[in-house]
Amino acid sequence: MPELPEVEVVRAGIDRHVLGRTVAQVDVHESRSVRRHGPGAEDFVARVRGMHIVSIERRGKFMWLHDGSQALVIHLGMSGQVLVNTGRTEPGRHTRITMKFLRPSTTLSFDDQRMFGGMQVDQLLAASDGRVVPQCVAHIAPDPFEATFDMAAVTTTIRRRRASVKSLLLNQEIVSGIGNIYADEALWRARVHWRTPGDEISVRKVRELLTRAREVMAEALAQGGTSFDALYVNVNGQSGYFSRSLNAYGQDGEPCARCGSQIVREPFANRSSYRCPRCQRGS
DNA sequence: AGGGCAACCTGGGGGC
DNA sequence: TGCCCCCAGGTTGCCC
Repeated sequence: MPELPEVEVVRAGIDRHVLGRTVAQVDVHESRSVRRHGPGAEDFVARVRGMHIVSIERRGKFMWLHDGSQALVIHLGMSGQVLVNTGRTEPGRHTRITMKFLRPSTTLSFDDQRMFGGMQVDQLLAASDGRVVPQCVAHIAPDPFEATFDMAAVTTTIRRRRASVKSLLLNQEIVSGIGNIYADEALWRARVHWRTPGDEISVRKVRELLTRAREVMAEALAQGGTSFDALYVNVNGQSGYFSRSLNAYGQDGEPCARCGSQIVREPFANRSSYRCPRCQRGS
């Protein structure tokens, strides 16, 4: 469940089940899922066991459980899930890490087919915007829902760059939380061609793009996120409903909801971009 | 400095 | 049936 709305659905689910509780047991079934934890899997387990969770926070697609002095950072990558009380007696095929809480008994299961995601324990420090975040998240820019999100500064940054506006929207060091789906949806709503260089877009249009990105992610969050299959689910294993509201992403061959032209799919950085060839011209 | 691209992974689907 | 190629909601690091 990888973009901001899907990660927020998971964050809220974890919050509901483990806020204020203490980790009783941790098991790492696949050490590659903690490869970003420098000191290794044993150290990871030793640090997480006994953690008392005082908050569960998020910036962009990163989330972390906070105990007042250190953070357990979770990134879902392309295929990560956090499931609460699966009822399984044995780890599932893609279960990489499990965490147990007692009285009442609660199990968090981290499942991740492709293993681009993972966990690490990290120290907390003040990021450039003043917010206290894990060290490994310090380079990630505020997302559009944060109080420190600076629309004017982000607009200036985008308009100084020569790269395609889509790669800039996906650059988590400029604005975080936006991925391939919501970049295409924001571009469709703002009627901008994904390949337009950042420095060729007006201030007004860049601001509209960022506003649309925030808007579409808020709508998706209200629908429980976007799920195309069982890979993207909330902590109870349920899918979100926003896929039925998509206007561009994955809609190649379908009529544009605005003008009726067929949405096209175009190669972009080893993946795909979708746009309306009529509404989103330019470049 | 900034932009492009391969690498990291597994598995599902389509074509032959 | 099987195999091979393509595709997938992300991030990082290396090369130019």
